Amino acid sequence: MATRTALQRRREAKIAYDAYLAECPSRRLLDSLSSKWVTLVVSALSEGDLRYSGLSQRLVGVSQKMLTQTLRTLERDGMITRRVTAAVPVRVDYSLTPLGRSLAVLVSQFKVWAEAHMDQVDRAQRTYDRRSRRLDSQA
Amino acid sequence: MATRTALQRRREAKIAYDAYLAECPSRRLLDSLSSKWVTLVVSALSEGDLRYSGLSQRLVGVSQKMLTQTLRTLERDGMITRRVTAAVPVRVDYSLTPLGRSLAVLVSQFKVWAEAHMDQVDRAQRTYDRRSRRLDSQA
DNA sequence: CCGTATCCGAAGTGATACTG
DNA sequence: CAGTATCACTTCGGATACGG
Repeated sequence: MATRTALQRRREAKIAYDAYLAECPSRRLLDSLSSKWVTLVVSALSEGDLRYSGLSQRLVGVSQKMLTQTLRTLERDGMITRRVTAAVPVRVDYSLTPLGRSLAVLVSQFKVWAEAHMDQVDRAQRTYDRRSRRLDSQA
Repeated sequence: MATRTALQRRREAKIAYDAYLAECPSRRLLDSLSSKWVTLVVSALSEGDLRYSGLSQRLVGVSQKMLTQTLRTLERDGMITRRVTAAVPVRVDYSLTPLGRSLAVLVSQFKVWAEAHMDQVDRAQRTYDRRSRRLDSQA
């Protein structure tokens, strides 16, 4: 049964890969950070603490669900702290931990790089798309 | 029709948000980079040019589909160049452009940061999970 | 060797309704 | 105010088969 063994081999490769992933620090962290809103939350908080409502105003377009999910993950990873003030109505403040602030440095570096190179990327994309269309019309 | 107008308002908000995204350089770039394999390809190529087969060996666990997709996106963004050598069988070499190399610097910075702080994140997660379990058992 | 095309299950995302 | 729970929808990613 060649089919079975081929499948089997891939399964094993995948398991080995997952184990490798679990042990690779940068990949695990990268996976957390690659989530759409993480960097936005971090850079929003790097300018000062914010309440839940403040964050949802600042991050235009975020849904309640994703904001909460992002905040929980960041809290679990030790990037932010969540402080509840018992009152009516309740008040919750979020702020960066030292770890979160050191991440914020990276994020802001990335922003600087992105803004500096965006035009190059734009040009590259236009060139690429023009060539693709030309090749298409030949076919 | 209150339902209709509420929905309408959200639609408009989403459109406005999308427009905002399209104009925000760092977000657009971040979205490309957050893809699972981009950073791995970049850091693999930063150590030297590679052929398609070389990349697929180095990036354990990547499927043909995702590797090709990632390479096309990176090529379109001007991060890598694709050089085809007509022969039998065909040979394709990938290498970083100057733009890609400047990105590779960021990626490697990130790797350094991740490896340096991974243990902190681990501890934070364990603490968080312990507390969550305690609160669960109270309920 | 280096892909493209297609199908399908899994995961991500958002809208909505409800709670302390 | 600051969430939780649920469901529908979309997108992603892998497996497979085929082409230059």
